[in-house]
Amino acid sequence: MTLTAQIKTATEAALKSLFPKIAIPENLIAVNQTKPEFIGDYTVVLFPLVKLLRQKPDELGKQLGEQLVADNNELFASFAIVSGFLNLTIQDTYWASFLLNHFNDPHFGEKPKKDKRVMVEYSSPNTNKPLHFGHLRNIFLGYAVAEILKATGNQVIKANLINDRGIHICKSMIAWMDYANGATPESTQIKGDHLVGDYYVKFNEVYKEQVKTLVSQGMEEAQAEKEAPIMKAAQDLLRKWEAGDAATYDLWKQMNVWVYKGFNVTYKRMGIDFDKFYYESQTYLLGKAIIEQGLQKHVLFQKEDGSIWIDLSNEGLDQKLLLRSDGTSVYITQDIGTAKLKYDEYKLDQSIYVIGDEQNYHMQVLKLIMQKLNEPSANGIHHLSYGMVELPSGRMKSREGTVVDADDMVAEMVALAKTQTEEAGKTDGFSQEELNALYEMIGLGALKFYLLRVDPKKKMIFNPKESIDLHGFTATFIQYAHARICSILKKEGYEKMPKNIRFQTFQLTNAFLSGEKKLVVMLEQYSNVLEEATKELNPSAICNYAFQLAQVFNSFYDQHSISQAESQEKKHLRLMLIIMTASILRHSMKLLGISLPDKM
RNA sequence: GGUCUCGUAGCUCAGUUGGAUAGAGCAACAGCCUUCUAAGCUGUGGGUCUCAGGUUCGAAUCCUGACGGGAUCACCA
Repeated sequence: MTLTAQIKTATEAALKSLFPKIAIPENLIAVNQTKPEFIGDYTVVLFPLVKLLRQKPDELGKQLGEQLVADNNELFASFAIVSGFLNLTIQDTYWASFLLNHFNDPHFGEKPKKDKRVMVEYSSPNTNKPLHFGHLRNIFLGYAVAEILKATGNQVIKANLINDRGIHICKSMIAWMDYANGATPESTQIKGDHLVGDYYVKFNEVYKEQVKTLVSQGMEEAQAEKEAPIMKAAQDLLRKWEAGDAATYDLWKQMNVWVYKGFNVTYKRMGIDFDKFYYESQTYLLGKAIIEQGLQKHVLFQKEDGSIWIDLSNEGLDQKLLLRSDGTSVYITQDIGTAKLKYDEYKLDQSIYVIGDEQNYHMQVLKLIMQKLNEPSANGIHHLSYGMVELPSGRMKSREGTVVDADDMVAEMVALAKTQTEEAGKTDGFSQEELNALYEMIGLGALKFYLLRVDPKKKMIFNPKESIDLHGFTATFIQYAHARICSILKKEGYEKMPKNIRFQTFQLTNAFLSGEKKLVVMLEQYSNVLEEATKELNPSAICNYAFQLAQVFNSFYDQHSISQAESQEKKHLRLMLIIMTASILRHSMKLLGISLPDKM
């Protein structure tokens, strides 16, 4: 049980014995950390209880404080009342035994395994263009959320739904057929996803030009957008594809393989993995079948032109197209199929979709459709909606070419790590291979942290002209704190000591100093933070915590020497503190996919 | 226009179910390497929490309205 939980329980018990006749709702008991300007570690807020118990705050505080200390003298050392707040000081011996019990536990903060099965779908790229900076937020967020859920005991399946079919890929295909002269990744030495993306951009250039020409010939713009020959060719290609045309299918397959190879290089470099791949091309037919059934059950309806719709006007939404009049499927068609497939394969309790907030409406519709169709998968659908990454000039759009490419960004960050390491003169004692690994660790860490440290719900603005910092609230700061700890431990010969024997004789005789206390209080908080991050599906809580912990450690490091500690007792206490600090830093960063070096 | 969402220091962001004098980082300025890694530490300056009402012992936080951003409402994905 965490300390806050213990204090809450103790407070409930104390109130019960003080006021046996009054039932006190649990939510009235608020336990917070005591503000640094007051004496104490944890605070019980008295105001919420005042009315119910008909007591003056300070009198209630005195009674409650006395009762708490008397009943729990192993936990509380003393109490003080400051204008309606009951500040409790925790016994140093409590902290000492906390450290002895946990300092060497690499799984501290984790929760026991549960039966709950959760799928986290993230990345889910289109196969017509390479990944860009905005996709990275999705990928890192999904990965981190999956890892966090695992750490808190869930059975997690990481899924990637490849949007491998649809008009978008046909656009790249048409442009490739018309303009590529058979160019391949091999012949051009261009990474496959980039090559295919180039032709997506090409399509849009040609399309724009054709629309312009038609408009200049007197056609309405809306009409011209439909009539542009290259657009009609793309639509034609989509119909041929859905009809199973062999040549179309072969080209489609070929181009997708190029893209997958490219994506895999990117995923691998970033340390991103998946347990399960779904392909839209394999789920859209299932979606169509479900829609067909829905039509027979009259949950859906068909218009005269043959298109199939659902009416959600009773839910405050409007009518939504599920299948085009020419019988081809739209985006949501395959979503319906995939949702069912996921559920049937894994009997999921929850299915989390990491998708941008631009699709809030779409996801709301999907859930409603599944509910109306009486699909058991419906209730588990959860849209983890995150804000877009924008440039100072506005949104990133692949089709306009206004994107920061993911591969370029990674390369830039790694190069930045190299430059700054060299400038700081910190390359001594590393082999070239070790240095390269270090630069990857620092560059990628900074990038991941940068995208994860902000509340996922909020959109963020990224200015490519200002490089991502390696100082302050960054992964580098945390990596550095970790390297410092490793350096001390190495100096103290910790690695060679049998781990569990070393502190067995530890006895606390001196009070904790302020820096030591701050650090141990931070350490104890970790499980609360993990729980919070799980509840909110929010990795930024972990970023904030890890940074704060590193900050408190750095401050501690400045104040207190380990190798020159005042006594053997202090040395052991501080060793336990920093061993646990390093362990939690490693654990928390691992959840975000960030590794920490032993030296840097 | 309907729906949703955001508005906190010059910039980027924290701020738990409403709790004490609203906090970090960056940028600026001033200190600290003979002592476990200065990618660090210590300090200074910087705020009408968009505005106006309301609820409350107590509001950045909850409610209403206004103003200002953004998303969405496609036979695009």
